[in-house]
Amino acid sequence: MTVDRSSPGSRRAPTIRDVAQRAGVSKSLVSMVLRSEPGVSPERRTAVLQAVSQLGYEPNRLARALAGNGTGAVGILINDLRNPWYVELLDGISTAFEPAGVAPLIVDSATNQRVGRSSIQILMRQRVDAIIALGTSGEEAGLTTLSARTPVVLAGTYDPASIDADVVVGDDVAGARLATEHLIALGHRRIAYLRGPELVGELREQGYREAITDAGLVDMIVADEAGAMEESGYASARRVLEAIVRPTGIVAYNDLTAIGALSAAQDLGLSCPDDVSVVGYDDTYIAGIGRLSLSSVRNGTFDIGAMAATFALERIGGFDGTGRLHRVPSSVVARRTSGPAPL
Amino acid sequence: MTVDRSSPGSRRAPTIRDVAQRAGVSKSLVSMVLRSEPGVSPERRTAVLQAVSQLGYEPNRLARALAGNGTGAVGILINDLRNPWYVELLDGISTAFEPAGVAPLIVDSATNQRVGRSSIQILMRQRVDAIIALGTSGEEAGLTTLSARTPVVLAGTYDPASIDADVVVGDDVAGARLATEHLIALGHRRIAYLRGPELVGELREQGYREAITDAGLVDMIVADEAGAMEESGYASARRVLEAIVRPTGIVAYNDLTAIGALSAAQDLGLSCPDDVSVVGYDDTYIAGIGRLSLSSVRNGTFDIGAMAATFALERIGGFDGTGRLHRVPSSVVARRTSGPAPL
DNA sequence: CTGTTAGCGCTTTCAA
DNA sequence: TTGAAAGCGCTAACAG
Repeated sequence: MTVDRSSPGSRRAPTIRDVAQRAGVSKSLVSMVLRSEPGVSPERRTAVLQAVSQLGYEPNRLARALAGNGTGAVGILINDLRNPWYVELLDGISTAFEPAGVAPLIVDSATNQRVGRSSIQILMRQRVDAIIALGTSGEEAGLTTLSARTPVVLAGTYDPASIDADVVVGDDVAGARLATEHLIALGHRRIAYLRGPELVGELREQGYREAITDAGLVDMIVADEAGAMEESGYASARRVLEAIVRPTGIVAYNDLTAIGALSAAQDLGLSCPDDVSVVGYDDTYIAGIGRLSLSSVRNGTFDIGAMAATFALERIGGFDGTGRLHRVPSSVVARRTSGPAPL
Repeated sequence: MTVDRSSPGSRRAPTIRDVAQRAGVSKSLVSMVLRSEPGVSPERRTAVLQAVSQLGYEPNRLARALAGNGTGAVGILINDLRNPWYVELLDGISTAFEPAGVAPLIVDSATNQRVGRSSIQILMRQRVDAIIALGTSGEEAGLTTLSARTPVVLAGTYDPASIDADVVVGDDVAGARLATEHLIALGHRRIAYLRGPELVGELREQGYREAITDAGLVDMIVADEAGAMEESGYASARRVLEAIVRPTGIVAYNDLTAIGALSAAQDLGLSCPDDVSVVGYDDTYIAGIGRLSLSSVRNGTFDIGAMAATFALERIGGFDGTGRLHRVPSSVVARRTSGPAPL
């Protein structure tokens, strides 16, 4: 007595064989229909399709992948879910993946490292077809060796060790420059930069320096190491604001460090924006929180995600050119943490 | 001429066959060693292990899964990555999964629904061994039918339609009660509750009502529908704060609605906590942001995640009992948004 | 204790 | 056009 797999209610998931049997054709014919290959008679095609829907058949991606066709999943390597920047980036990615039927599999690097695991390994074990690394994960080394086997796309960060990968970033130099110019236009002359990690941090610093120099404020430059999180931003802002010559404006590496700077100002009895103006970076949803209302640099985050996904898709599709670089423009969003310089 | 798969540098990933060949044993012997089955001589075992490490062999989970042993991945269904509550929950989950070698695959329901896809289907296509649904995803219907085939664990939400699933939650009644009592202890007598969605919202309301009643404040009860996000919290808080009899204390459904309430108070020219105290729920990292410093209810979020993961693991391991319910205790974290009632 | 054999569900030659 | 057969990498049942 064999198990009945032909009725929808049966326990076992229907296989391609069940479909074939029900449609009165062979396995491979079904396969061809499913992959919409040409050369199948219309009658048989509809017969198959009908059987598929009657059975509620779902092709088993595992088997498909094993037979050599990829898993239809792309790994998304995030370094810390806490950074709200990712939310919108993921939105962009998902949107671009949707028509292709590719599923994003998110893995959080910070959490995994805490439990002593390699996110990249997790993703490879799942046999993802490509990996999109978001921001700086601290697992770059793994990516370098990986990129030979699996397409890698870097989003919002640069290739730290000449990985052969596509790169999608915001225009960090221009964005930081805009933020700084925004403050300069408001009359600020002492402006500090809270520097973030990696090349992105440096590029933003460069934009900041350019704006400062162009405005003839050269010797007012203060750049302090501020990391990428709230706590480090707080510490850095405190140092800067307690200096002999206190800046009236702060350009922060990202929104989180900016939030930290806000707290630091508050703790020092400085009001914002009356005593000190703060501009963040990335324009995450946190910046928009009414109570915070943080001025920030809009980064085209959604577009970065979408473009990264597109690159990944192309690589999966077989594109084999050299690593590409795509840069998305930035703009400033003025909210309530930036105002005219105090007299 | 066949491809050389025995040297580490070769393009193709080594298979169990390569290992067997190199160790001079049979495929199945290797398989046994890898799954640490008993009954293998020590010499052969070490030989196999050596070959494995020399080749850098990684078992192909796809093949393993196809052969009937699960994918070693469990799907994490999140309804909106924007809610910081998930961050810590995921931390708890990952921690519990680590020793078992199980990988969490995160899927964001909000994003998928936006692009018209079912998160559950994505997860099932990946053939996850179990699904942990976090909070209220709006995809409950799918879970109901699913739970017959794949273990489902609900975390931070209750079974809306008698799904046969394990459930892990915070003690919502007690938590809301604590929050309300915290305000009462501070002298507040007019306290409003910003109600959230679903059963969780109701349970928190219940805790709130109990505390109010116990304190003999019965007719001061104001419960307003406030959703789960900042915007809806803002709208709700405005309604409540513009009423003839303005409350001096607000218990919010979660931190996000509380943040919205903070903004509403601010926009109405009310200072917090001098004019109105606000208590959030979940004690997410957002509550801890210095500028916000939101009093909140700590929910044992990490523990909820860990327990949910444990349940999932047990189900995967074959546990087949009826749906279990685990409740994690709550406590209040007083920060700067709650203070003595105004005179 | 060890090796052989037969699938898991799918794709992919290759004949018919 | 269609169908049969081989095989992806692994596990499991069985015989040596």
